[in-house]
Amino acid sequence: MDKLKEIVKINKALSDITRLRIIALLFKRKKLCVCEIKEVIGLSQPAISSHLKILENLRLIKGFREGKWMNYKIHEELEKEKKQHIKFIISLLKNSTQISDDEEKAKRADRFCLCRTSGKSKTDILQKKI
Amino acid sequence: MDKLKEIVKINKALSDITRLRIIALLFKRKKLCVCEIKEVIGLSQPAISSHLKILENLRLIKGFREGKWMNYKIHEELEKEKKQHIKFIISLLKNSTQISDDEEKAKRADRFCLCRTSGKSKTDILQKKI
DNA sequence: ATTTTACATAGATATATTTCTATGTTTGAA
DNA sequence: TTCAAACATAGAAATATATCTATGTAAAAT
Repeated sequence: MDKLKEIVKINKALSDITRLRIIALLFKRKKLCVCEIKEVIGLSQPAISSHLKILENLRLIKGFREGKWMNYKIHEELEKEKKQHIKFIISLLKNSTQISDDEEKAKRADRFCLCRTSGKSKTDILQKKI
Repeated sequence: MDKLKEIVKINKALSDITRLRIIALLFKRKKLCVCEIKEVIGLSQPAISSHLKILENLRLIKGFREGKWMNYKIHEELEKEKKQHIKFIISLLKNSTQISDDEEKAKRADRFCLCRTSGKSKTDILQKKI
């Protein structure tokens, strides 16, 4: 495939607000499970899984299982150019309040807290601003 | 608007193959009119105009009239981050044969040659590989 | 062994995007 | 002043994208 089409694919992946939020989260937090990401972003679980798959197919992130949890992280063998690209985009997002808010939420999004309960009460807490 | 949404908009603009080809062309050639771009890209004139408008609305490029020709160029007062962004993407496109081919075509795409004739014969020449 | 949890997949729907043809507008030429 | 060239805009059609609900699957808890 021509380089041009490759770049278009990467740019497409990085031109969705949800996927950028996920990338930024994983860049900060090293590892998050689907339910944690779902709670921070506030979309349905299938929507999150769908975005994760798109990013994984492009080898930007990588999933790995830990018991019943599927974790995702920035791909550890990220190609040089892709790493540069992600770092560049992340650097542009420094002043985004949305991204900052997400990071705050992620600090309070713990899988043991989120998943072993009935689920609803804790969820609501995360969606509130502090 | 949050920084995140701004970046998403820029990434969206840069995630279409035609727009990337146009950006790359203007980066090399400094100034091209719509008919020249149309001949290099090989899409309809309205399609080219549409893409140019998208790029212009984001202040990535700027149009200016010269007689009957509308020229477009990379915006001369490009914001710092946008300039960095474009330069970065262009640097990734170094090895694209499509982009190289476009540049070759652009060298042979001259508005006086293209526009003052019946149009068809010269057009065909441009679409051929050398 | 059965149930529950965490996640993936399928299918449907709404929206966005990209292209085309047809037509309007502006400029220069005849 | 009339015509043609260069471009913009409008509208339609095809395709792509993002989301949801419903359901399947794999692992752990009971």
